[in-house]
Amino acid sequence: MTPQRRVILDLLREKRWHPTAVELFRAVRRRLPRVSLGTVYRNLDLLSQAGKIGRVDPPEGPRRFDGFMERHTHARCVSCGNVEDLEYSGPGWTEVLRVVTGGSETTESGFRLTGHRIEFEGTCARCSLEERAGAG
Amino acid sequence: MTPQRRVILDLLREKRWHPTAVELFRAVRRRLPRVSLGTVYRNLDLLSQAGKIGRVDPPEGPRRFDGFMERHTHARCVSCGNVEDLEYSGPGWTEVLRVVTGGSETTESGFRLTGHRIEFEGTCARCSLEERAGAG
DNA sequence: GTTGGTGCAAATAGTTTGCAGTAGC
DNA sequence: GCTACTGCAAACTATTTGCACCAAC
Repeated sequence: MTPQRRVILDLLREKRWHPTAVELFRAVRRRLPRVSLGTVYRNLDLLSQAGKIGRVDPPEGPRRFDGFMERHTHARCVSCGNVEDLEYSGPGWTEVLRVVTGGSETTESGFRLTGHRIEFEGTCARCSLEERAGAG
Repeated sequence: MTPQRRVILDLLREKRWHPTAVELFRAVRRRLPRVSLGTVYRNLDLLSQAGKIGRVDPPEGPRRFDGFMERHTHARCVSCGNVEDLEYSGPGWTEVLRVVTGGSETTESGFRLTGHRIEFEGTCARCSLEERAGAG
């Protein structure tokens, strides 16, 4: 646990915020003026791999596009990144949450909820096969 | 509707796939060899603004980090990009879907579901205020 | 002849990586 | 003297943008 890593972790835990790497970099630099952005990225990576911090919404890779507009859901393969459609189009999560929050669309903090984004993760058929082939 | 835009739309609708801009660019180039990547991006943007195509998982901006590891959910402000925590930690969507798929963890196509990612969208208190101030 | 669209290339944003130097055991 | 880590800068990936040209009305 180097001083740099310590400061990063402390800052992330001091309050509930969700800084970007660059925002965090600026905050760290106030305490350790010679820190570099690369170090911040490296430590964020190490810390999240160690399960000490979380990342908001980590779908990686480029954006993907979809020619079909009927309501459906996506499943992204964590191995190859490809996206498949899922048939499910039941009640949306926003509706579920609205029930949970007593029918309100606004949270205590004044955040007005208008939608949600959901994506499933897993391993596609092809990658499942390859995994099995590779393992044994 | 230029030839380029036509080909992009056709390709996206020919089958259920979810190409990246670059994958699509390669496919378009097979039909229109002189097309440029910039044109593909511009048309993808126009088509999705027109509601003719969809985008998979479009949270924009840089990745954000989180120092708190208790189970919770995030709400992202579509105006300023900031992320807030939501108290909700009810049944996960994976569990819901598992019920929907009859308890199975694998879809018909052989996709093995292992998790999900969910994020709420809306407007935070500060941006709601500013909107109202700007409008009135 | 103006409008919107294009190809090309350069710019931008976010992130990762190569490298030489360093702090702590 | 290893080892893990650092600062710095360059590289890389995905996307956007400036610009001169072009096609259609």
